[in-house]
Amino acid sequence: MDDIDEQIVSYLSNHGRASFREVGSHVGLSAPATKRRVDRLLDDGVIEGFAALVDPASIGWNTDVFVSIFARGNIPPDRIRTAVAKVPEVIAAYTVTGDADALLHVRVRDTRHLEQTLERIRQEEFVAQTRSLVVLSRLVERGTPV
Amino acid sequence: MDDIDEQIVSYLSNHGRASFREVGSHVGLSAPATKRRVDRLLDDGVIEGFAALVDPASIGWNTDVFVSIFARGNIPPDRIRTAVAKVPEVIAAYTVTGDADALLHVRVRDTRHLEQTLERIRQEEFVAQTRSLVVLSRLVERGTPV
DNA sequence: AGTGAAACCTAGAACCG
DNA sequence: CGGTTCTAGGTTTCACT
Repeated sequence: MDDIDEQIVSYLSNHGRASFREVGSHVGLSAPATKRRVDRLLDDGVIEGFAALVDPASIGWNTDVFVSIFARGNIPPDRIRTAVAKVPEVIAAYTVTGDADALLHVRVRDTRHLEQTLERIRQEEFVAQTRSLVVLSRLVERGTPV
Repeated sequence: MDDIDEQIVSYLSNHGRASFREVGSHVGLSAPATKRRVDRLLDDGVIEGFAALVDPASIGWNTDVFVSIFARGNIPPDRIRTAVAKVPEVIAAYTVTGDADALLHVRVRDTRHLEQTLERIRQEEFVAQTRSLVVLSRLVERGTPV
């Protein structure tokens, strides 16, 4: 993981479909050399994959909610992970400091869909209480600054 | 935005570097037809771009924090947007219901870097108070379910 | 809207400094 | 590590349906 790797990662974070030649020209390497580095970065897990960035609203997913989870007793993080991984509407989940045990980022189509999703989350035995913060507007969303 | 478009978007969310031929074979279209649809989806803003998904920890960004912003008086969301857009460590920002006015997702290298970033955020005149929730572990992180 | 063909460019492997 | 070369395959435009 040297300086060139960082430049490659940075460039590919913003131009995920750029050709190796294009990436290489930005970091001063030939296309094959760039590809070898990208393959290694993928192998090492630095680059986890490639994705199209989709505007959720334009495909009908209009409601974002942050749900704080208050758990019964001491719950191992992996237990929470496996539980929320089964709910596709949970697009991110974290264990956090503070009064709550976990914070879920939930993305749903509408409030009816939110109700169903919250119901499903609350059915997990370890969930004692939930508190929802509805997102009014998404101001910024981007990747790690690198 | 028909059924095939949804399939294309769904496939590209998980295989951002797949060839048009490969995408087309999954949705029953030729490569040129697939490319035209993807170009249109980009034009229409449904697909905002393509990105490499980077594991932040492997490049030294080890600390995630959620920062609640309590604003002085009534602040228009755009004012908050322009303010936080200038801080690269803010990887996401939302206006939310509840007691806080905005919720920021901050990603930094370490706690020292966090201190600097919080200082910078607090310097905005409209920020009356902040409350930080430090992420202990990232359990799940993925895109819109589509 | 769609397909198929042609020109051009890229990917991926082999080989060499 | 890096570059160069080569072949297979992808991208993109065009004519046509």
